[in-house]
Amino acid sequence: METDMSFLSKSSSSSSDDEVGLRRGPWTVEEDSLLVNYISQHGEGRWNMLAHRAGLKRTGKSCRLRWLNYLKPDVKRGNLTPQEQLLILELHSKLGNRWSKIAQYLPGRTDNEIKNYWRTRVQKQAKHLKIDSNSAAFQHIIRCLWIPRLVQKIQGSSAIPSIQTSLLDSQYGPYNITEITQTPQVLSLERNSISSSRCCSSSSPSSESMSTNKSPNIISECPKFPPREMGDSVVNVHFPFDDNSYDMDTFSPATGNFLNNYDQMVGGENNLMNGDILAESFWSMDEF
DNA sequence: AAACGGGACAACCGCTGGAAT
DNA sequence: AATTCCAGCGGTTGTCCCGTT
Repeated sequence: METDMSFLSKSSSSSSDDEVGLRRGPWTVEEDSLLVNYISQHGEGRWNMLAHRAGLKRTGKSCRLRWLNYLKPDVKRGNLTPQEQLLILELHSKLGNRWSKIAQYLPGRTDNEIKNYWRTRVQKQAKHLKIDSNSAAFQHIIRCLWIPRLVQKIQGSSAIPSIQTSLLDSQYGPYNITEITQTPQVLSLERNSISSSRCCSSSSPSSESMSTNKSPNIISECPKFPPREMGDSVVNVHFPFDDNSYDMDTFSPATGNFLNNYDQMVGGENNLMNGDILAESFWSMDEF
């Protein structure tokens, strides 16, 4: 019979952790082994008690995190594939920063990993471009530059999972990912037509709308993509903006920056930028 | 070779909702 | 009904690694 119930106390602060001799910081191989062995025998859950009984001088919280994000057998390691990146961008446009929700659609990937990807890769691009990553402008860039680029990369790969195949069959544009809130891991793709009138409209998702699943599909909003020849299987390297709408006055070749307020540039149909230059600036920073 | 800086990722913290008592 | 505790979430910080100077 367990008499020492002190381990059941609520997660303590860092200072009190130290007081009771709880370890913090990186996990050692021995600790990992203790945790894995205990869970293999007794299962997971009741983390505070588990930590105590496994002989770990860690909080239950720490044990849970270590298990879920690192030690659990089905955790996938390694870089996110372009397919996974595409899915994250799409899902984030619909779900916002609900990382655990997004992670449900990427088997083997953790919310922490997705969150880190967003912060280190996606937000980095926003920072480089001096745009708020939650702004409609940046959403537009994701829609019209990043995602097409990912699709291009996927098209160039030999192994294409089913979802990607569907995207490719569609030449990217005519499909929406729908019903994502109901059926994690089973995404349905449905055909819908691209309406050019929706492009660059005020319906671009704002930071507020990003938190709902009612925001417009980011793919179908993108102007001039897929490639101008819809039937052509060759991906057009040009990025999405209408040649007739380029506004060189807004771009400074010397600095690589756009001179005016970016929101204004992409916010209205009369305020489009030079997409090729932006694309070059954008992708030169990319790790693809 | 050493110092420095930035990127990537692991881990922690604070908070919240819900279940259990 | 009130309290306590747990699990989970999202934001933030810490640490390691690697490239550059």
